[in-house]
Amino acid sequence: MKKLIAIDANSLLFRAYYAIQTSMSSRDGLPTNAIHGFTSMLIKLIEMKPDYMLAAFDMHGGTFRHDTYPEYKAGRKETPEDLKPQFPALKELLGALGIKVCECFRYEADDILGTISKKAEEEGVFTLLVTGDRDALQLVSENTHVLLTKKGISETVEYDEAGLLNDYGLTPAHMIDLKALMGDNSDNIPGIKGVGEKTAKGLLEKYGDLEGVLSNAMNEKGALQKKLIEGADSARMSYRIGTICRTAPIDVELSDCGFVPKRLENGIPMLLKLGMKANGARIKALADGGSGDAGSIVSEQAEAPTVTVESTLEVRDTDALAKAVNIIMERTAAAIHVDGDLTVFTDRGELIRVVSGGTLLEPGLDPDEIILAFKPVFESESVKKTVFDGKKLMNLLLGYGISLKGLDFDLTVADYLVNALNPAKNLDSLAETVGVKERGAAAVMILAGILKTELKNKGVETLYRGVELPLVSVLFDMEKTGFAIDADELKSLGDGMTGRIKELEQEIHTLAGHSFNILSPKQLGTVLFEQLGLPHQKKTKTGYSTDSDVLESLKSMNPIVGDVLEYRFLTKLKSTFIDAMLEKITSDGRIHTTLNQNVTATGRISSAEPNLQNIPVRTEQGSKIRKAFVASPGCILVGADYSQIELRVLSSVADDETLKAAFISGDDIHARTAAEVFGVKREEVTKEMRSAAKAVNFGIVYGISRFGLANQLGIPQYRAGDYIERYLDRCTGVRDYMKKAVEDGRNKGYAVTLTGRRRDLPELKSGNYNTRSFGERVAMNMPIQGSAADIIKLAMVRVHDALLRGGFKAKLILQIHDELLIDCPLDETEKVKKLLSDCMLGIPVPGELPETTEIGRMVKLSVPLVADVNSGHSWLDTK
DNA sequence: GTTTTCACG
DNA sequence: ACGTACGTGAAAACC
Repeated sequence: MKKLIAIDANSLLFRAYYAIQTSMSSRDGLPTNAIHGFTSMLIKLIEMKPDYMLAAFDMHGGTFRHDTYPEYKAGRKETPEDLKPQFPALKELLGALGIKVCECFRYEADDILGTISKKAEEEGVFTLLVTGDRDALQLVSENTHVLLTKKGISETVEYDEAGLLNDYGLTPAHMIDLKALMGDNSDNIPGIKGVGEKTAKGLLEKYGDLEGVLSNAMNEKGALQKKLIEGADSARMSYRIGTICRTAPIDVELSDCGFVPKRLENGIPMLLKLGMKANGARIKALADGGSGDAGSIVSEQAEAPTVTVESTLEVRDTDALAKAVNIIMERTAAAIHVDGDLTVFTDRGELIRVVSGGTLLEPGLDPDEIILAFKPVFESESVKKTVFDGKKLMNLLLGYGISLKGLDFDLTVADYLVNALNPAKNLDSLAETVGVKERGAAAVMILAGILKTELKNKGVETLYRGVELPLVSVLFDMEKTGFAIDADELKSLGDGMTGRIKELEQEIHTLAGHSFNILSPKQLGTVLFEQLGLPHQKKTKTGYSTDSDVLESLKSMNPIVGDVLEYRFLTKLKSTFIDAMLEKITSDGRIHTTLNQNVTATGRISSAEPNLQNIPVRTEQGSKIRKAFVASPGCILVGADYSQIELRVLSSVADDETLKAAFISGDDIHARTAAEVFGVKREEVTKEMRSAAKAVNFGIVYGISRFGLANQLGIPQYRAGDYIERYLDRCTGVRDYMKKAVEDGRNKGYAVTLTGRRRDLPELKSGNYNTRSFGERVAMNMPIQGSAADIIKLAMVRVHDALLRGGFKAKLILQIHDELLIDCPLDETEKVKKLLSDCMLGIPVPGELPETTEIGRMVKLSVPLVADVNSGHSWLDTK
C-alpha cells in the first residue's frame, strides 16, 4: 500500500518554535530555531519512506469554516515576531526540497489534511497526518493514522483507531461530539457550560452521539437537563466549528504530491544558507538513498532485526477463522497481538491476520466472534504465547469468559527491565525505538527476540523469569478479585463530614470578611497574606505557598488558619477518598484497582483508578476510611507488613556493623539510632530524640542532605548537619556505601538492586548542580527502595503460588509497598497467616519452582526480616 | 495541559 | 554558589 505523509506545517512550526527556545539564526539574521526543529522532524518523516508528501499551511482572512463564529480563536496568542519570518522561509525550503506545499484561502491546515486524506482513502493510499493538534484525531480511520507530537516535538505518538479507543475511550467521530459538548478553551469553542469531560463521555456512552444526547435531554436529571436544553444551540454550533472540513477547494491532487528522495538535494544549498549544516548532511544522506545518518557522524546502524515470514494468511470469514485456529493449535509457540484486528505469528513463520470489521468491499469478521473463536488458543498451555501486554490481554479476555494460559513472554515487562525510565506506551512506540518496521504480531515476535538478548546482557533473566513474568498473572488476579467495600459505612462517614465542612466554610468566610474559594491557592494567598497581613514564607512559581507546612507555622497567629487546615483536610478526605471511591465500586460491591508493573523507576508497583496505595492511615479521622474496606462475606482480612524493610536492606547492602547489630538484637531501631546520634545511653532516649532519629533514618534512605533534614525537623541546617555527621561517624558502613553508590553510578551509568534490576542515571552527567545532586540521591536510594520492591514482589509470587498449590480459597488482594493483604475464608485463617509470613520472610514452602528458589537466594539479607501479621474484619483492624 | 496540594510507602 | 529530601496518583484550580 502506498503511503502519504501530510503535515500540518503551521502546527508543527509553532510547536518547534516553543520547543527550541535557544536563539538561532542564519548569517543574514533570519531566526531559524523553529525551522530547525521542523527539519529534524521532517527527516524522521522522510525516513518512513513515504510515496507522497504534503505540507499544509493556514491561510486566513476570516476562515470559511468559522465565518458564523467570529470569536473563534480569539483566545489564541499572536504569532511571536521572531516566528513570523520563518513561515515564508519554510515554504521556500519545502519547495526546494521537492515537498508539495498547499494553502487554501479561508481554510486552515487541518482542513487541507482532512481533504487530502479523504482523497487518499478513495484512492486506497495509506495516510499519516502529522500535527500537534489533537483536533486531527477525528480524521483517524483504518487507513488514516495521526502522528501527534508531544512535549514540543521530540516525542510522537501514532494514533490508529485502536490507540484512540485505548487512550481516549472514543471513536474518531466521537472526538467531535465530545468537543461540541465540553467545548475547548484554546479554540474558543463554547460547548455547553458546566459540562466537562466526564459528563460528556458519560452522555455519549448513553446516547451515542451529539444529536442523541440533545434529543434525550429530558431523560436527564435537574441541573444537567437544564444545561442540555439551554446549551443545545451552542453545542450544535460547536459541533459545526469543531468539524474539520473534508471538501476544501484545494487545487492539489494526490498525484501532485509524489515524493522523490533524490530531489531533496535541491534544498541543500538553502539548508546551508540557513546555517543548518548537520541537517543538510542528513538530508544529503537521505537523498542518496541512505538512512539519514550523515556522512562523518554516521554510526553504522545495525540492520533492524527481522523474522522470516514463510506464509501469510488473511482471514475474513468464519470458515477461514476455524481453520486458522486449528493451525495455531498445532504450534508450540506464537506471538499474538489484538488491536482491532487480531494477528498471530507462529514459530513456523506463518503470519495470520484476522480482519475485524472490514468494509463492504473487503468484509471482515465480528470482533467478538474472533476472540471467542480463539478461545482454545488462548486457553492452551501447549501453545506458548508472546504478547505485548499480558495483563491487558487477560483483562480483555475476562470480558469473554476466557483465560490466558501459557504466557511465555510479555514485552511490556521485559521492556521495563531493560529501560525502567522510559517504558514503551504501546507496541508501535516500542517497535520504533529499535527500528522494527513490521506491525502487529510480527513486530511482537521480533521485539521478543531483541528483548530476550537484552535481558541476558543486563543480567536480569532470573528476575524476569522468577519474579516479573509470574507477577503478571498475580497482579491480574488481584485486580480481578478486588477489595470488598462497605458502601454504607463510607457514605455515612462522608455525610458526617459535610456538616463540619459547611460550618468551617462559613467561619472562614466570616473571618475573611467575604466569601472566596478556600481551595484556590491564589485566592487563599490573597486573603491570608494580603488582606490579613500574615507573613508569607515560601513562594511557588505562581505566588505564595499555602501548603500545610506554611499554614501550620501560622496557626497561632490567626484562628482562620486552623480552620483552613481542617477544611482542606476534610475536603481532601471527602472528595478523594470517599466520593471518588464510591464511584469506583462496581456491581459486585467491590473496588478493582489497576496495578501497574511498569511505571516506577525503582521497581515498585503502583496502583491507579483508584489508587488503593494511599488510603489514609496516619490520622485517626482519616484511618476511619479503612473501616469501609472489608473482607468478603465469611472471610477475614489477613494483612502483614514488613518492619523497617528499607533500613534492613540498607544495613545488609552497606554491610554496616552498627545497623546490623541493631537489627540482629531486635531492638527498636529509631531509639537505638537516637542513642548513637545524641550520644546518650539507650535508656535516656526521649520521645523527641527518637522521632528526630526516625527522620534521620528516613533521610539516610532518601540520600540525605542537611537542608532536607533541617526542613523536615524544623531545625537549623548546622544542627541537621551535625546529626548526619554523627550518624555517619557511627555507621561507617553506611558512609562507605553512599560514596560507593554514587561512584558506581558514575562509572556504570546506572544503579542496581540485589536482583540486578537497573535504573539508568543520566542525571549524574548533568552540568546542572541540582540535577546532578538529584542523580546522586537517586543513586543512593534506588538500590534500597528497589531491593525492598524486589523482596516483596518475590513474596507475592510465592504467596500466590502457595495459595493455589494448597487449594486455598484465600486471595491476595492488595500490595502497599511493604504490606500484603489477603481476603481469607475464616476456616483458612491460621494456615494462611503462617503461609503469608513464611513467604514474606523467605522461609521455604513446599513445591516451589526452581526459578523462585534461585531468585530467593539473590535477595537473602544478612539481617533477619520481620513481618507483623494481623487480621480483622476491616482494613482498619489489620494494624 | 500544568500547577499546587496532599494522601500513602 | 547552587537549592534539595526517595517513590507514587488524584482532585481541584488555573488559564
